[in-house]
Amino acid sequence: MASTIRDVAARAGLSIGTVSKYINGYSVKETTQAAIEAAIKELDYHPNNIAKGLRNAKSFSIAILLPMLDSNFCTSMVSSIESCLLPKGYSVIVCECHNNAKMELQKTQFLIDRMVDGIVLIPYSLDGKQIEMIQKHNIPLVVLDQKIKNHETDCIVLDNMLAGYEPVKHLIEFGHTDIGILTGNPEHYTTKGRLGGYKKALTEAGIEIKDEYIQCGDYTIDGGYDAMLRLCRLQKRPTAIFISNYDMTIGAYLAINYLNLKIPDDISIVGFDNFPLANVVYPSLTFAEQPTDAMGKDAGKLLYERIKGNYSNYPKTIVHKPVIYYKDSIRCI
Amino acid sequence: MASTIRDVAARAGLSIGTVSKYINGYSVKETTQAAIEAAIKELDYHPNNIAKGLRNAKSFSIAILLPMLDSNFCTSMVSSIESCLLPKGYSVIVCECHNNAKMELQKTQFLIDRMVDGIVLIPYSLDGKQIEMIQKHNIPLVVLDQKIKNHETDCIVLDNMLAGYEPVKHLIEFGHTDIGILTGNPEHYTTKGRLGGYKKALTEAGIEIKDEYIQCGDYTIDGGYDAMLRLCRLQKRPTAIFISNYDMTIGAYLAINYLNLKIPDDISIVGFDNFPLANVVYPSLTFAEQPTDAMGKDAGKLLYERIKGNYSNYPKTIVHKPVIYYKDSIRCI
DNA sequence: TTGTAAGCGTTATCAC
DNA sequence: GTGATAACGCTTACAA
Repeated sequence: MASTIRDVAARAGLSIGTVSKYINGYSVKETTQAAIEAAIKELDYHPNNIAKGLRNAKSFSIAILLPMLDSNFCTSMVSSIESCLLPKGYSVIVCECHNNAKMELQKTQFLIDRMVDGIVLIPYSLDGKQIEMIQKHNIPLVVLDQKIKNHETDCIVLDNMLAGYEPVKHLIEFGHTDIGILTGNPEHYTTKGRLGGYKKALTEAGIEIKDEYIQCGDYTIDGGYDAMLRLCRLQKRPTAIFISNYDMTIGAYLAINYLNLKIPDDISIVGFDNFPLANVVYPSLTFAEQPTDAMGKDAGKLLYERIKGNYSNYPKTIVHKPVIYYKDSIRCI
Repeated sequence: MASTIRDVAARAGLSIGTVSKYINGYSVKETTQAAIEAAIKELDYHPNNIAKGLRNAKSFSIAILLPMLDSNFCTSMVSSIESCLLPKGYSVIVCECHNNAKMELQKTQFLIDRMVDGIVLIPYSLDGKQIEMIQKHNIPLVVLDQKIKNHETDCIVLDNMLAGYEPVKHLIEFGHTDIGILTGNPEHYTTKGRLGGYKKALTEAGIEIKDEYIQCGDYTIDGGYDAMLRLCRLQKRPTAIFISNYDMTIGAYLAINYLNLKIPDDISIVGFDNFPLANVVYPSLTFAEQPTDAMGKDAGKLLYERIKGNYSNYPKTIVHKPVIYYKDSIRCI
């Protein structure tokens, strides 16, 4: 059995209260400090976090609730949030809803029951029910990646408009006018932004927007594959395609290989996110990068502030700029 | 403030003890059951897990301690373990040691202090100190991916010998005799197995084992890149290369692209693990797959058994067979 | 500066 | 079947 504060007090010849105070940073006489330190060392005492939690109505854990761990974006977030909050003494609970709105609500309840001190949410459902549940219980919340309509929260997002605008403008500068796009669910915040950027770039250049060039791939590998096939089988195939997330980029490559098309001779490609793919494929892929690490760290920091009760400038939205990497997957026309 | 069991008892006109018993599955009169149910519903009562934990010396959380979340192997494990244990009421804490042995020990202590009910360890350090700490505190432990010398634990591993043997044998059948291998740290359990399989296949075929054909890439992208360059710049370049983990496979592709070599004409490749890469590259990649999902699920199940106190057949080692997928990255000589 | 004691929300032991 | 009560390990008024 591990030793308790009671054992330490006994060993040091002091009361529990004194030991507790010392541990929590209140000042004590030098001699008592020495006695406590010695006792702690001898007994290898470590405070019991559960008891602490019960007393303080805190669990010293925070959760990341996300759609699926199979996306690099999500794992990257987990990693940077963990780096940020574990050093502050918080354990980080990972909770996947497996792209299932009902499960997202169940897991939200699970986390509430576990009394997590804060939640970082990468939303799956767009109706905001999960947010309402969390807010009803006054649990600090930071929403990542998306904004949910009619729900006021702190959030960390990408400048999606720019992430769509820059790459497409780049394609136009290279002489392309038949430019397709693979998008996510049109209801998604990120889709709206990225697609908006695409349209803005075309419009600015006086290029007509064609509906058949806009294909929804649902942000998944399979969806990207199908959407890419649809685009490539059009009567008039686009000469260039902007793929607006990472998983669809993978799917698109599968389709391209299946159709035996050559990049960039047959088709020019701009992808999304700087995960292993970009430099592994040949020729290397031009892509728009989200600063995932910075986004995750910001989420962790902001959540920590809220947990500490600092609600200045609530609700706060932090917008990160994408970075475009210019590689060899675009043909100059 | 959330309602407590005390509130439920008061509302139902019963004692706390009775309510507690009902909640914990003991039988009560039908009328009292109804009263309790009604009170629970009206008050939206959810048991306080922290108090429960304090009382039972349990935290209802388990941890996965792993080197780095940037590997698909690790995230895949997190995902399947979470799927397995969250439904049983356990939260899953993710803890990365960032490929740092000292941090691995610190985080082990962190988890012990958080009183996790069990740990799944994907070891980084090979000295087993982390295992000793965990075992000293009698925390149920399942080790994944590796076996650590002189440390008896439950563990889930791949049949690494077979994972090395089969692909190399396949290369030999295709007429290759100059076959290189990219390995991990030679001290690693997995390296020994996979390299052993490579050597066995060569030996059986009467092919000489050349030291310069065995290059350590440390299981990292950068290491794989460097090791691949070394192999390709040998006086006599191998005609085929077996790359014994996923990250090195990525690194190797970077090197191949850098050297502008064509697969399979210039060089034949067998990779490792069925993550997005295999079918995205062109031509598609022949690879050895670890059944990561099954391995993670087994780890979760076994840990759960141990937590429940079922120590029959301890220590147990579960060995999973690799599956080889034959694609287009091998030239027939 | 230090000690005392109540209480956080449960469960388990004992009476009734 | 049900109720009262001590205990889990800690923090925090309040008292000394």
